[in-house]
Amino acid sequence: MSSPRLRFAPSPTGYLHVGGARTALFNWLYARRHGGQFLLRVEDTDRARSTDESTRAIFEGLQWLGLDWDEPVVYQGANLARHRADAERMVASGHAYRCFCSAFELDARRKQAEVSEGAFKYDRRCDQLDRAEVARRVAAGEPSVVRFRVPEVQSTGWNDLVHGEISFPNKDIEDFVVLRSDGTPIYNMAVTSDDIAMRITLVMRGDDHISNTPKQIMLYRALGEELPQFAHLPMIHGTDGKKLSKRHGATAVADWQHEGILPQAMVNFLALLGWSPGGEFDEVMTMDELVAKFDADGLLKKASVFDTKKLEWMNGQHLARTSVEQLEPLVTTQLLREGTVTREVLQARGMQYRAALGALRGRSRTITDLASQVPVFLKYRIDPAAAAKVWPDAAGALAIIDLARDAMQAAPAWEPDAIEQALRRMAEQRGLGVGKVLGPVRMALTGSASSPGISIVLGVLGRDEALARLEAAHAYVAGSSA
RNA sequence: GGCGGUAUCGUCUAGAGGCCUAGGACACAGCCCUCUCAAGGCUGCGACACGGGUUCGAAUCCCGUUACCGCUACCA
Repeated sequence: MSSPRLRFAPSPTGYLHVGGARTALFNWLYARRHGGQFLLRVEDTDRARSTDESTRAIFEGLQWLGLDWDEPVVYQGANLARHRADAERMVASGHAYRCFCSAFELDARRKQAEVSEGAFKYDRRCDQLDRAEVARRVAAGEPSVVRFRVPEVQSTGWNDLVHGEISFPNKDIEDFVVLRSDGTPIYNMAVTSDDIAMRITLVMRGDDHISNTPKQIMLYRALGEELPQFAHLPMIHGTDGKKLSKRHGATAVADWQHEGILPQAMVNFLALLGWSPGGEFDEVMTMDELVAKFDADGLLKKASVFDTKKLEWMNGQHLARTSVEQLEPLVTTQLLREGTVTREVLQARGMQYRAALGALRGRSRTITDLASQVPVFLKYRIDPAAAAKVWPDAAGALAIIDLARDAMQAAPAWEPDAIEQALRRMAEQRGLGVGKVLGPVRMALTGSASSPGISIVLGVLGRDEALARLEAAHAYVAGSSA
C-alpha cells in the first residue's frame, strides 16, 4: 500500500453539497497525506437526472475548495461497455444468471410478501432454468436482467477504517440485479467495475453506502479482483438532527461562497466535522496543516451537525490571517456585485482601499461583512439617523468638529497616533469625556457611529481626505441647523 | 418488519480502565479592555442515553433496552 489511490464519485444531479464536499475533502486529504492519487469520477449513469450544469458546478466547487484531482475525470457513462462485459463475464463464470422476471411481476410479489411475511427476497426461480431454455428465451428476444448469485453460506465482511469489523449474513442479501434489461449496469456493478479499472485502493465514502459494501465485495471476488480498503464516513446533519437538505438553508458549497466564506475556512470547518487530530490542538488550521495531520485513525463514527455559527467564527479567524493582497480581489468582487462602490473609485483610491482592508479584516466574520464596512472609507455619506444621535446639538458638534480640524491642521506631521493624543488632550482640557469628543469626530470622519479606532481611521483616510470630511461635516451640521 | 450503523455539554469534539471533581472550541450570559462597533482576555452555564454485568476501579470492556440514521429498487 505504498501509493494509495482514492476517488470522489459524485452523481451530477445537483450542486456540490457540503456533505459531498466533506467526502471529497477527506479523500483528497488522505491522498495528499500519503502521497497517493485523488481521482474524480462523475457517476452520470442516471441519464434522467444528470446534467452538464451540475457537473460543472461540482468541478467549480472542488476547484474553489482547492481540491485538485490527479488524472483526467472519469465519466461513468463512458464505461458502459466494460460494465456490461464484467456482468457477462460473471454469467459465463457462473457467478450470475439471467432472470426473466419482469419488474412489474416482482413488484406484485413484493407487495404480497409485505402483507403476509414481511421481508421479500428474490426466490431465485430463474436460477433453476436450464441453459437451453435460457438460450432459447434470450434468442427469442425476451427481456432479461442479470442477477448476481449471492453465495449461500457464510457472511461477507470487511475491516472498515472507520467502523472496524462489519459483516452481513449472506442470507439477508438477495440475488441483486447487476444489469438491467436494457443492458445498462446497476449502481453496484458500475461502481465496482470502475473502482477496479481505476485501481482504487481505498474507497472512502458516506456511511449510507455501508449496506452496498457487501454486495460490492462479492462482485470483486466474483471478478477475481483484490479488495480495496473501505472507510465509511458519517453523515452531516442539519441543526434538527436530520439529514442536511434545502430546508436547512445554504447547503451547497457555492451558497457559502456567496455568503462570503473563504474556501480555506470552509475546508478547515469541514475537516473538523467527522475528523479530529486528537488531543489538544488549535482548531484553526491551514490546508498544509490539515494535510500534515490528517489520518484515518482520527476519523469519527458519529454523524455531525452543520453549525453555521461556528463556520462563521472559523471564517473570521481565517479572514484575520489572510493578507490584504489575497483579500482585495474577493472584496472587490463583492463590492461590485453589491454596486456600493464603482470600479473607478476602487482604482482611484487603491491605497486607501487596501489600507481599509488591513484595518477591517480582523473585525469581520465574512467577506460580505467586511465589504459592508469598506464604503465608509471610499466615499463620504453621513448617516442621518446616526448623526442625529451623535450630534444632538449643532453648536456643540460644530465646536468639536472645528477643534478637531484645527488640531489636525496644527499637527506638525500627519501622525494618526499623535493626532489622537492631541484630541484626547483637547477633551481633557475642556473637561469632556474622551467619548464626547471622539464620538462626534468619528461621526464627522466616517459618517457613521461605529468604525475602527480613530487613529486607524485617520491612517486609512490620510490628511487631505480627513480634513475634507471635517469640512463637509461642518457644512452638514451648519446646514441642517440653519 | 428485516439487516446494518451510531450514542460525552445546545453544537463540534478530547477521552483508548485509575491522570475525570470529564478537558477544549462554537454558541449563550456576565465581567475586563475600550472613543463606538467589532476583535481580544477572563469567568460562568452546560454532557458520559438508560439498565444490567466484568473489574479493587468503567465515559472507556461485554450484554440488553431505548432513540436516531442508513439500506432493504431493473435509483445513485
